[in-house]
Amino acid sequence: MAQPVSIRDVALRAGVSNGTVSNVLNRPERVAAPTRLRVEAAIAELGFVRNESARQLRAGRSRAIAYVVLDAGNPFFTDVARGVEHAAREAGLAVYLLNSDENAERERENLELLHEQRVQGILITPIEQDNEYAAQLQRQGTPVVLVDRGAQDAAQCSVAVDDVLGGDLAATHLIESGHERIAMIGGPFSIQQVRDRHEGAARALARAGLPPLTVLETSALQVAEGRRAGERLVGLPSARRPTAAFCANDLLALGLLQAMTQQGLRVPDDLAVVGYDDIEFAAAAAVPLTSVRQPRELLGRTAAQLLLEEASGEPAHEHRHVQFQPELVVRASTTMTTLRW
Amino acid sequence: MAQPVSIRDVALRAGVSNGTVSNVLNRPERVAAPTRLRVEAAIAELGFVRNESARQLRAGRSRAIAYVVLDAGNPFFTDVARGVEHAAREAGLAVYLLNSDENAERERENLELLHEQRVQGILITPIEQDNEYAAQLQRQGTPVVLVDRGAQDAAQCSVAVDDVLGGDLAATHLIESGHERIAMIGGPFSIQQVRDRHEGAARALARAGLPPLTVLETSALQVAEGRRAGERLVGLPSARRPTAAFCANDLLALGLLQAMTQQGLRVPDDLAVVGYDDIEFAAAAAVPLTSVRQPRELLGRTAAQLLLEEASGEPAHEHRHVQFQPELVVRASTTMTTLRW
DNA sequence: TCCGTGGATTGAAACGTTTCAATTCATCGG
DNA sequence: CCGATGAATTGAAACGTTTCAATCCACGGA
Repeated sequence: MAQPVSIRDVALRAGVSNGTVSNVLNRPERVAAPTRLRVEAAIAELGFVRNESARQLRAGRSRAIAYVVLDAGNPFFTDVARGVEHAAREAGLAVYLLNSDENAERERENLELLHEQRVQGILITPIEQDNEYAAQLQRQGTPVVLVDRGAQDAAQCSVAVDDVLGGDLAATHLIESGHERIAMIGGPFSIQQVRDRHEGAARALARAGLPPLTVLETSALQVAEGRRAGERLVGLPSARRPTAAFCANDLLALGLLQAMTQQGLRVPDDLAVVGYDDIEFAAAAAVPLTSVRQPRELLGRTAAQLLLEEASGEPAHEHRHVQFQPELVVRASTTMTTLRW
Repeated sequence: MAQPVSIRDVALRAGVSNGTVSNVLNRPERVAAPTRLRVEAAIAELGFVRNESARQLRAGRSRAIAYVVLDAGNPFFTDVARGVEHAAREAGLAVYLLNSDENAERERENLELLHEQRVQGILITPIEQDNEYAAQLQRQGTPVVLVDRGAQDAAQCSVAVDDVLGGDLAATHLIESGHERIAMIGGPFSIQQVRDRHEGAARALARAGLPPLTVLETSALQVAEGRRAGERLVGLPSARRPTAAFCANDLLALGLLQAMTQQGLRVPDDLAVVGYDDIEFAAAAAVPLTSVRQPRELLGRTAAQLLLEEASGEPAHEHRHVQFQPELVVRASTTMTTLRW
């Protein structure tokens, strides 16, 4: 195996000093052309590759930001990540993608890892309302931006979509379609998005003078949990069974859809379904899914920009809270077409 | 903001030397209990967090491996990644997840980044058949394991699923269902999986004495491309139009499904569809999708184990090529049920 | 009392880079 | 011909950790 090649080796080979090689690498314009060529040749011949750890150590911080995601299996987050990467690439920074898997302990481990890595900043969609460790990182000088989550205190930037409004939109749509017994499927309620979306839906029902939501709490926001909730729903006596369900995300809605089909119930005739996120697969679902769309890439891009702005160290940085508006996308899962009658 | 805290600061505070603090961190059993407690207290009081760059620099390599993925938007890869993370966590290593986005240039950039980071090893699903840069990394001592891709030469380990067999299974199923004009949708053909799956399907057709596949080449393995292919397919004169389509992955198949629905064609009556990967959304699709299932997590876990084995530096390491068998999962997209007549 | 033993601790070197003050050297104006 | 100028280059320090040979010290055995 080739031995590790350092700047020193390159310098010797090119007959110059350490510093000159470094200058070729970082400020080539300061180096006379013939010297530069000689150094570049030596680099190529030896196959020299910078040691990033050494750079970081010297610089005091890494050339990367990180995005800590709630559930990498949810296409919503991969779309947000695309936006993040886009913004980071423009700034010449790498992005570490870490997955908390809806697990507080893993989230904590991820943050510790990033702290040790001295990343320039962290984007995170936290599990709990407030993440104490993240707040601590922020205080110690590592900027943290909350993604898809409104910050309560003003101590950190945040980029979010108005989830209360989203829940309201979804429920209002169902109410206007004539539904009166409406279920909310989602959980755990420790996740703020779940609470907000529930709050919005509950608000809409109250406004319409309807009975409160039937809440089916799930233990995760995933397809399998949606299926399970569907089975519970089917088990209810039909007189009390809701005629419509609002799911806290599309994964749950897709699982619910599967359960309905399996149990021989029809969507939307027996049960109307609204999802949340409008992931790519929602439109391709068994019954194309009505869903609440969020500007995913924009969310990621904006969050990264906010982070970079804060990380660039402007002393007068003001924490900002950007909020986008969600948008209802109506599809077959809530509209009984004459075709289906 | 808190000033950075180094081992030195902790040592001063605890009234011991640098080395002792390091020992508390790395071999606590060598340190007398009272001393250890004092050091631990100092660490807590100062909020000391190890600087990973310095550790890496000293150690000569990082405590991480990386998984360079073809398309992070494809749930197939997130599932594989789960397996990778699982194995890596057991070994106490972090996993960097990088996305090539089906783009050779980004793939290259990702590998360069990892080279500079001196990661312990790299898992990659490369775009082109052979990745010269990856081979070079391997020669320079950074182990590289190919994921979901059989290595041609014996210079690297690989973990793959028999894609030729998978293609064969899919096509055979269609043939046995009575189809004779069969299309293959997939691309670009620079991706080996696409070629292998095509080869398997072609083999099955030849064996049955049927006319060759109608190939609709796509520029990416994504939903939008599937839709586009569907539109092309519908445009064919119906006498020549295939009655079944085998898609190189589920994303394409889901897009195809959408296009069919939009154009008013029925699946499987007008067109039977087989996908590949059996991602979670395949079962929840408009028409539940027949697909070729791969053991995703197992793939990731095995690949990571192979990598760790090689990275642990056993001199007698033999490159291995593990191959798993795919499995056909039949669903509604290829079976005309009497219900649908 | 002295020596040997071994556990605990120390102190300095080394990892590879960047940075910056110091140095060299050629050139140009006077 | 001298001194000033400034571009090019040098050399050493510093970043924070780990490691390891060296040192210290207490204790038990002779």
